[in-house]
Amino acid sequence: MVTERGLQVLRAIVQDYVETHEPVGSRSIVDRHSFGVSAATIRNDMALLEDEELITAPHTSSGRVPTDKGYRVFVNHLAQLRPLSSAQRSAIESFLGEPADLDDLMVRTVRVLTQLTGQVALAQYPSFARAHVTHVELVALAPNRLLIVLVTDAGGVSQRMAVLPDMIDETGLAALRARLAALITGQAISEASDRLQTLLAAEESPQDRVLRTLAGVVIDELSGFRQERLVMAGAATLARREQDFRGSIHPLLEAIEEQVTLLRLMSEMVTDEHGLAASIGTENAPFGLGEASIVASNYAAPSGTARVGVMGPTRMDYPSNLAAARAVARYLSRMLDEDEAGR
Amino acid sequence: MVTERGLQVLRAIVQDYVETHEPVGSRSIVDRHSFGVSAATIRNDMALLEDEELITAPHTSSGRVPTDKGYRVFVNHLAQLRPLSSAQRSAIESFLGEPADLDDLMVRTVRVLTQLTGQVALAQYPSFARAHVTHVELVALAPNRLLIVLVTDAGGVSQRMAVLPDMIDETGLAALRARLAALITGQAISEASDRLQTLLAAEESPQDRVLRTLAGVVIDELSGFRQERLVMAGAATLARREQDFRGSIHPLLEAIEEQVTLLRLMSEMVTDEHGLAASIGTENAPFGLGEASIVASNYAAPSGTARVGVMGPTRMDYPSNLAAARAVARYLSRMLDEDEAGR
DNA sequence: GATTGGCACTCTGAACGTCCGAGTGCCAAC
DNA sequence: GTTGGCACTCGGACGTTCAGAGTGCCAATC
Repeated sequence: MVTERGLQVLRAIVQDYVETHEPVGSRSIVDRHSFGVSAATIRNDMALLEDEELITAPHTSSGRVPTDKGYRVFVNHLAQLRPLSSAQRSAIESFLGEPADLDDLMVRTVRVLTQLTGQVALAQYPSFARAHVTHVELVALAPNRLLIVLVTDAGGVSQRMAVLPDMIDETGLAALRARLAALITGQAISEASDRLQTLLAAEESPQDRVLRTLAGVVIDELSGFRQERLVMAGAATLARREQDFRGSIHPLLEAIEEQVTLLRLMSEMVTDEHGLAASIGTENAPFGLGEASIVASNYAAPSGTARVGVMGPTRMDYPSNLAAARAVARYLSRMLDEDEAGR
Repeated sequence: MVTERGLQVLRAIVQDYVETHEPVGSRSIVDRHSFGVSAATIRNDMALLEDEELITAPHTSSGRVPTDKGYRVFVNHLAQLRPLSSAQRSAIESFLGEPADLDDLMVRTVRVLTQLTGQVALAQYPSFARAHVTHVELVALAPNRLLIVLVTDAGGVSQRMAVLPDMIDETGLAALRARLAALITGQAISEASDRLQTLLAAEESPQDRVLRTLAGVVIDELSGFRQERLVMAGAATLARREQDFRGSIHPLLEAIEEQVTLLRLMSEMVTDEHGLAASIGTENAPFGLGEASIVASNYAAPSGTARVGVMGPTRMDYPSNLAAARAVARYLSRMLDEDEAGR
């Protein structure tokens, strides 16, 4: 059975290993932390920790390194987030500044987070899944070309081009706009999409050709809203950490480029009661990221919660990264809330 | 003076070195290429090439490696682009398929290019600098919130939110729309921006407050069009090439994330008479990319030419990469032309 | 029973020497 | 101008040695 002091030893090992990047021995622990016991005693504790598979020795006689399980115990029971310095807080504040729009806000968010942590920063967009269509606008670019602009109450705007099968004049356009608006304005994304599907499935009448073409494009456009999106920054920081990833950062870069993997991973993380989550090392193996850890914090958007966090080596500074993610998430929530209130 | 055969030896060295990634010796040249002379003769030629600083020996007695200058001579005088295989051509064709819009087309372009070359692919957006504003649309989101949609004849669409100082009703909106449209529709981006600036500089009258607010936002939006943009793919391929970059791919990843550096670099490259360009190794040092090479090909967009290309290690397969960039550029030109014609 | 100092043992990594092969430069001969 | 021959150089692989760090275990101690 691991004792209370044993857990403190685990904490010391995690802290020192993250800091020095070298296996930590019993001697260096008594030197750096004031346990008030001898190295031999620490060795006994370490033997127990090893039995519990919380730490492991890379070689027969070298210091110990935390296992993924050890990091997990550390994060769940031992880590206490250190509040950010006031300099860091004001950095967040000034960085997030006065964003031009949602995209801008998200980009600034990941930039400040990568700056604070030195890791790759990730942020889910506020979910549009429960958003409602507030406006539909059709802009005639040519007699048979329309630009369809959709706006949602979650701050999302999307536009797409549609090539019509027939020419259309100004009055036809107005009629079309009115029909489309009547159909989907005020509807939830999913409901709007369903209604258009119904329209498409209905009996075809010749004069509906234009509307039907349009419906197809709008359905496609709506599906863009339903998709979760991710914004990232700091991929370049990975290059400095090559050796942390058993040689190759390829899976990480791949995931960053793919986006969809990371999106799923972030969605599936389980948060604690404070809205914080960590996914450690092999826990990410199903996603091909068995050597990486991700920590994230929920933030509140008007349309629901989403997450912001960082990805880095398993051997990362969890307390700092969690604290940074939480702080940025709070600012982000506040800004989205202000934005909502001002609408 | 380097002889004709000397140049052929340089070609052989570049080819073999790119293929094997190992310094090439006189012996292996006579083995792999049928020069019809002995290794000793090749050695003499190599000594001359070394005098000209076209090749260099990493160690006193190892094979030779091309210098950046050697690659330059190779690209300018010795490289003959191999046409793509029909499989590759059809890959481009099917990949580029039926793009939904300009963004989609650009993304597909870089994806196919990274697929063909295994390198990081880059593409400049068609320049909007000479584009004209074709449509302005104002969508009322709330009494004091407008969405401003701008469309250009180069396929670019942009939207932005404006918060007005006063409430505005439907008739006021129509008037505003008409005034704005009269001011900038049909104008070149730069001219439109100038006109709005003039408006802002003019004497303020109270009822113009809304228009002036709007003008500020539109100017900002127009400046987004004037900025060149870049789209990229294949950053993950860099991880496989770590050792090619003297240890760190950090500058490359940094540049990819920065975008602006690469944009300048691509803009400043000098193309040959076929619209092809290469920037090799130390030639990129001012941009912090002294160990990378970039090859690019012009493509024709309705609003002018822009470039598409790849970035990789100095030791890259120039003929293949140039051929791939050229092929993709041609398809891209064709698609943009068709799109234009159909408008 | 927990803790401690002592000690034998293990393993890594750096330093060093050796050796082989690849490749060169040079030269005399063709 | 080309060639074969030859001495020379250097890098990398390999094996050996050695010191240092750290462990596990044990008997002694609190």
